[in-house]
Amino acid sequence: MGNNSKVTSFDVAERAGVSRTTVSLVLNKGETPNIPDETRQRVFQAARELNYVPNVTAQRLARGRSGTIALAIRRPSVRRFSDPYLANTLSGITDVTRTFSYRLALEMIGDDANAGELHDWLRSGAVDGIITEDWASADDLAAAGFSPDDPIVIISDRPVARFRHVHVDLLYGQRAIVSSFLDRGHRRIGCIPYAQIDTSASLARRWADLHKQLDEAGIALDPKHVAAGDRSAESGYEAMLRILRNKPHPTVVFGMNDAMALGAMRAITERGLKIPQDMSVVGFDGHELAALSSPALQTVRAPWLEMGRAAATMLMARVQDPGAHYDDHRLLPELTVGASLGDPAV
Amino acid sequence: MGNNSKVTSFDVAERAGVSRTTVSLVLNKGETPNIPDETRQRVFQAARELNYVPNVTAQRLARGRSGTIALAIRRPSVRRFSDPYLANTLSGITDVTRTFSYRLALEMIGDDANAGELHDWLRSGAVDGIITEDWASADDLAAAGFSPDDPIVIISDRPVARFRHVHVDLLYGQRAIVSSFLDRGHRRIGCIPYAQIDTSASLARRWADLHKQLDEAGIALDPKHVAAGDRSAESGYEAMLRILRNKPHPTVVFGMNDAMALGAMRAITERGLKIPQDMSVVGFDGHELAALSSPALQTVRAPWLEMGRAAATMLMARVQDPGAHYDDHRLLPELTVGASLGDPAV
DNA sequence: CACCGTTAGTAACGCGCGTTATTAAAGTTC
DNA sequence: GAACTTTAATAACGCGCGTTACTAACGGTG
Repeated sequence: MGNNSKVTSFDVAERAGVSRTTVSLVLNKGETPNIPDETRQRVFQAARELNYVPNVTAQRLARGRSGTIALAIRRPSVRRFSDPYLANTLSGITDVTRTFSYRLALEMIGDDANAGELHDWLRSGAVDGIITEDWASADDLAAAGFSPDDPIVIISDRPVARFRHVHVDLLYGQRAIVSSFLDRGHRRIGCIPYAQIDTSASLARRWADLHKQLDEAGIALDPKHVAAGDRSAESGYEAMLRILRNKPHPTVVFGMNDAMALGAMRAITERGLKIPQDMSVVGFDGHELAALSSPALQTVRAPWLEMGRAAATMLMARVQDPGAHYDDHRLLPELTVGASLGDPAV
Repeated sequence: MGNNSKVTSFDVAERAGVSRTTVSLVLNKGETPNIPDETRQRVFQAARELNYVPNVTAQRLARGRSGTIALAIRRPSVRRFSDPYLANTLSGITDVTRTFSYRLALEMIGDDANAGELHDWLRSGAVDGIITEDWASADDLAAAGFSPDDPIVIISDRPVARFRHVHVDLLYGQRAIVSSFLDRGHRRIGCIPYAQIDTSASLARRWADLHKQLDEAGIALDPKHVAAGDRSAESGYEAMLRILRNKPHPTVVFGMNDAMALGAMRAITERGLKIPQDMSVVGFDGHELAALSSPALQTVRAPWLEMGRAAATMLMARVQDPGAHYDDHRLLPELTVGASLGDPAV
């Protein structure tokens, strides 16, 4: 159905009885002074009749822009899509690209990916700009050839020197939730961190800062109260079972993401313990379903949607104006109160 | 840092002391017979020294292919990313595109989008193929100019005549979970469907089939036992509260997605009712956290990851060979047993 | 030497479009 | 009616690369 054999601007020109130049001018410039309305209409009509669709690749080559930005996801495995981070970040980004009529390309890179790949990708002209995440340091980017003026925006959990970035202060959020149980007098702290395998700079910093905060409170983490998970609820469940093997039990358990915390809750409940009377649980992430647990999980919600929006907005500003100024953009996670945290059991 | 001023294949040719043609041949063809190894090495070295990165837009234009496929997401709002559908489908697709060194473009189109947009997009050469979802009928696509031979694959909940597609038989899954409580003798059925606003062909069919199945069992749905939600857990909670206002209560509640079912569980528990002794709950979706509720939610898990893989594989086959044959690809959802379903209360 | 196959390489065209510099005709001014 | 401006439109170039058709030199064969 339909004549699909490529219709080019040349065909439109021929049918309208003008040159290809005129077609291009009419279709791209609004109200060019030296083309009378009668001619314009002829071109429009010819284009309509032929069902003309410009070849975007040719447009991109001629214009020198791709009209596309990319999100480079830096995760060890492809199967990491379920957490609220990506879902909301993506939503935020597409919100913005749509208003600019830009397209979004999704690129999965390993967490061991070299920043050089990104740099080459940008230089290849495939994309006009890149949003990326979780680089241990801006030095990696600089070493790969990135200049602070390049169209790249980093989503991070802390300020990134010299480069455009948007950061959410996860340590602030973690301190908030840790304080929430320290302030209630909890001293025997259980913890379900990510397994070492899953080493990201961000997680390492959270882990280090947790120890620092506990130190400041004069508390040492008992190794028997720590068992790692792999991000999944299932792993949280199993980690909690390991922790429960030793007595005395911790009075509170901190799951470093919500899924693991929820898994832990299940393990605790199954053992016949009551939350929060016998043991408290807190999480970290802001999963949609965290509020639905019984009791509701106390956690910290990171503003990923806003992060995505902010990153995309910043990037688009740079893409459209190479000299665009930018300010540090910092967002704060928010404590979500839930009944899963109570006073320490005796 | 580095010399960023565009390095073209011409520059490489000049440095290697050969023609641009030779550079192109060396870089693209493996082992061209008429280029001696010495020359090849000279070209490679020159490219390396100049840090040459080909302009992919020019390559695309010359090759007549974009090296990109698209996922066109057909959802009313951008904020629909949280359900397991998209997360897993995306994972499955990227698994495949990576093995083909293809890129993935993400396109959000409204659920009111015209298929013509997709067709134009394909004709524009921006993408070599499209994966899309949930079209009421293949007629819409045909009317927009799509031919069954075009590189488009539809993800659907039922067979799509004449077009390449991958479908998961959701009705099969729904019948399975509905049977699971009918077989236990439940007769007063509560239901939390999607609000009418959210009309997709798929949901409409599920709703119709539910009635048909209940009819066959000689059961009529009491309107007082039906309250719609908007997909979110929160809305399921509120819908359940409305249902609980009337007596007699249903003996089982079917939440048409897991989030709403989990919300309903919370409402039921808060009212002091026990699940499943006083009331049973079942869901539909296969949310990662469904198994974590207390008791675990009985639900149906759709194989979205496999759907994404299958769709992408089928599309890539067509992209690489225009005459590629294809078979109907059908997957079945799987019943996940949970303790949230028990015998009907008296 | 004339003929021919082989080797090594390139000129030239095409992909489809954006844009600048230029032309040609028509209209205006003194 | 010569000089100048405005109007209407186009030829020609460039974007960077893939590919086909062609050339030129070389070595071998009878």
